[in-house]
Amino acid sequence: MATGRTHRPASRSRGIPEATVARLPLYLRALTGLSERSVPTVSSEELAAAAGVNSAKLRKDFSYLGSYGTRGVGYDVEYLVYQISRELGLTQDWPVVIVGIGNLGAALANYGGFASRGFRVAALIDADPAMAGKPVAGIPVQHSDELEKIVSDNGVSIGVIATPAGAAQPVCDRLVAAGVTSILNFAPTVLTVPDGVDVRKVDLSIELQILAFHEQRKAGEEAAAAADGAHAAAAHRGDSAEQGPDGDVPAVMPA
Amino acid sequence: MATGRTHRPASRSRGIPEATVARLPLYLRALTGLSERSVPTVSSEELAAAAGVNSAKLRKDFSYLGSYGTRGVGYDVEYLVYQISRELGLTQDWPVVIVGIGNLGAALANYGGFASRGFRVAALIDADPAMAGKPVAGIPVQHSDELEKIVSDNGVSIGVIATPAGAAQPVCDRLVAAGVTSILNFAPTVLTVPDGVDVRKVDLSIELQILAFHEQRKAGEEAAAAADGAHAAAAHRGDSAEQGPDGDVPAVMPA
DNA sequence: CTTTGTGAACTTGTTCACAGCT
DNA sequence: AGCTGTGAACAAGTTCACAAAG
Repeated sequence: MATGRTHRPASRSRGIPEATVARLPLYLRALTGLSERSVPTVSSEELAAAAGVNSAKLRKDFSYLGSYGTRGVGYDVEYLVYQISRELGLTQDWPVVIVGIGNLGAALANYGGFASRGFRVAALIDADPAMAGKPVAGIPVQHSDELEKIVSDNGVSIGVIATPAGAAQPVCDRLVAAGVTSILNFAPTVLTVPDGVDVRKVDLSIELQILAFHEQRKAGEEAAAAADGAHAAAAHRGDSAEQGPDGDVPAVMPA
Repeated sequence: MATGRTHRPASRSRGIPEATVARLPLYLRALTGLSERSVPTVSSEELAAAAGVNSAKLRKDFSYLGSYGTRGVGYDVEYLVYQISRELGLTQDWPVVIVGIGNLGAALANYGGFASRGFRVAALIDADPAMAGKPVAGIPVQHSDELEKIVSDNGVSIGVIATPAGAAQPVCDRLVAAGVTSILNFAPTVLTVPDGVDVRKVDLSIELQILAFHEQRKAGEEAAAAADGAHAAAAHRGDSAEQGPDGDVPAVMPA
């Protein structure tokens, strides 16, 4: 069971805090933009603004990677891109399988940013025999019977689950048994995996519920500021306005 | 600019820590499952296992909501479902607009879990005139020209952005100007919003990069354990195996 | 005797502020 | 002079462990 264990944090990996790791992709994206515009160097202040964090945090984050900046000048864009890419393991190729080619699976398969940065869709897998052979995003869908073979033949270590909730755990078990050690789960279920396997989840309804909570609080605050003496205290302003919650970071894709 | 400000944490809302808020939807989902199976009461231990967290954390989380349990017995499932729903603001109806009806937007529109819990897709909006009128998930797509009217007519306060990266900021600006105060962003861009507007992001490529980092570390650890000679015993075991990173929580949808 | 609810210890993450390079 | 890199202060989040309640 994933939960019962004493469980070490999965955090600091080579001394790099998990919170920092979660921000590196953000910095990398901002840097890639600068690189494309041929900007040679950037200060912590500028880069932080582009990534939507504050500069002290960014400098602290970079300090875990080493001293890649030049005092009085800033950071060399190309060099930083390389260092962060290497740190994230993007200098190598990661074959990925997507299981569950419904609306979402197809959207993921079509997501361009996939191929661009180290990841390659090695196979699309679906349980529906009618889907087999049909190309999605130029890749023919394969039947789930082939799952184990596909994973081992391609040396896949990252699997994306985009199946309905009910199928997620069985699919997960098969992926793990076949050798996958990192899973990105889009199904609304808590997956149970053995130690040593990483699971990250992306959950639309949870995100919406968190927004609803804050939305409700905003409304309540307005009411409290106006109306009689219910509960809830003084309407302190200056609430949100930072990307996501501070701690962690999910992942994206355009339409 | 969202970043430059001194910026208060967006955290504790009515004294409920952000980390707790992010877990409430998880508890709610587990409880809904129990409710459907007509389980009357549940202990912190059982519920925690179902939600994939540890029981002390769960009890602490619930303590912020009040004392809804019975010592020696556990929690009343129905009562807890109600309390958490209310806390999250799910007892009211939240009209949502989805902007950008590509592969992903369509997947989101088709996501069932949407309607089930307080959320209702009020409109689908796309910039492509060819899409206008075409029904997706039974809802006719409307052209972006109508965005402002749709938002104000329906009292929409939550917007979902599923456009390509380039369109995200302009769409965001228009949504906010029209009255939206919570945004769920699927585009791979940092959005800049005024104070008082919440943004959460869901970013596939960031999630994959975080997985790649840990994946690489696993490989490196094996190599280190094997040193230069034979590959044998693993270094320290007991790494990952908890859902997502600890701090934060994204959202879901099946295919 | 079982299980909650919670102060207190501890861990992780963020921000400050300034010494140290260039 | 300007900007990085970082120790030290602070804040948030997690876990422990046990008293209080049923």
